Amino acid sequence: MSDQRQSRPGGRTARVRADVLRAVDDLTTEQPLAQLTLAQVAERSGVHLGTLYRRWGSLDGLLLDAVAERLTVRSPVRDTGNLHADLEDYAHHVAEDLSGPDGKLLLRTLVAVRLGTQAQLPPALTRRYDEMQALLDRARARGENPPTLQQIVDVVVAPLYTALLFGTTPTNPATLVDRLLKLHPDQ
Amino acid sequence: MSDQRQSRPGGRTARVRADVLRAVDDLTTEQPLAQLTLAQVAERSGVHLGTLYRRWGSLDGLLLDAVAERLTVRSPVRDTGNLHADLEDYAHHVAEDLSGPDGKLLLRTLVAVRLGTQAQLPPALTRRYDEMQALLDRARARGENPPTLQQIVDVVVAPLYTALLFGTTPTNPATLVDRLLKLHPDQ
DNA sequence: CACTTAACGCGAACATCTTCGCGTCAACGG
DNA sequence: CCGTTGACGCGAAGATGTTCGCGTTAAGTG
Repeated sequence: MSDQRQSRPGGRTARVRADVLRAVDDLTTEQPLAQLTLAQVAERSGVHLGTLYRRWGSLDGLLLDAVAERLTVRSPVRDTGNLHADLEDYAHHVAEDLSGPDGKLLLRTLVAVRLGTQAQLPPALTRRYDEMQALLDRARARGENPPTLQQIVDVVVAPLYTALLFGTTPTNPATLVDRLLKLHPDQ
Repeated sequence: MSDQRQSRPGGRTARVRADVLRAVDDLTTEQPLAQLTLAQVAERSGVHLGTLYRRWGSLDGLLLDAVAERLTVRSPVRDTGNLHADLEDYAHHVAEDLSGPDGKLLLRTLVAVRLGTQAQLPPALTRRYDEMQALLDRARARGENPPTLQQIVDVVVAPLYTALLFGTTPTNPATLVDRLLKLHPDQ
């Protein structure tokens, strides 16, 4: 008794999704995120409003898909063998992602998930942390003594998020990485 | 031509506000914050729905008032003259506030403000930072060399917020303060 | 103690959001 | 190439959310 249902992700379905996500991208750059509605997305994309509810359930659900799609396309974590350089590269990317329109989009969807409006985070959004963990594992395999993932999140990532949350100027990513290495000398 | 309008904050108006805020407190402890509605607040408090819209404009507006009221009542920043102890005390309070139901409430309202749904943050919510700044100023006046407010936010406060945002276990407040002092030796 | 009018209760009207059933089209498998 | 049926378009119905005008109450003032 296999309860596997058939699905048809190709052809028209894929085209509809692409149209919708493009419409979300356009609309979020044209106006404040707060006044975006599903009706707008329907009109702009040419996809029927009922379809949006059927596939994504809610505006937050759609935005979650959209932001996951965007961040997946972005640059993955690099591993040059130089931990300091890789961390700076990573911090720089996070700061960049959070500063643009994607920052508020990510903030909104993260809160929606935490508040229970939306289901679990899609794997695409936690992939960066997996990659970072792999980076640390490889450094350890080389005989280095890297910081833990939580230390990186605390010292480097967290200040970038709170700057976004409070609307203040974020501390320079390079400064944040320096702090981490000062707290955790890798010798 | 004075455009000062008369207002009547006393008596019935104050009683209505108290009833409404109490209803919000009750409801937020009984159910997920995501499914709270103004209609529920109206029914529970006995205040007419139209009045809620008139006074607070939206659910987020009401929640902003509620959370500001709550955090104002809470313990202010202490100044015992021992910077390390005062910082730990402060970090402990922040961690406590964020861990309870108030945490999600604060998160939601902060994001609402940042996304433009709500107006500026009420002074009550930024008061702690003013008090902390005053604490640092006094320490400096005593001849000490305290960290800056931004350093405190980055190293101590930010990790507590991201733990809430990501749903992870927050780092011990004492550990966070130790990090700050390690980065910024006060001698 | 009067008088003015801000603030509220009330309910209907209005707007927006969400769901649903049905017919059609085309993706996928054989 | 044919058959099955998942996904979509469509529009109406239903549910929620928001505003408005009017009458009533009581806070603040002289």
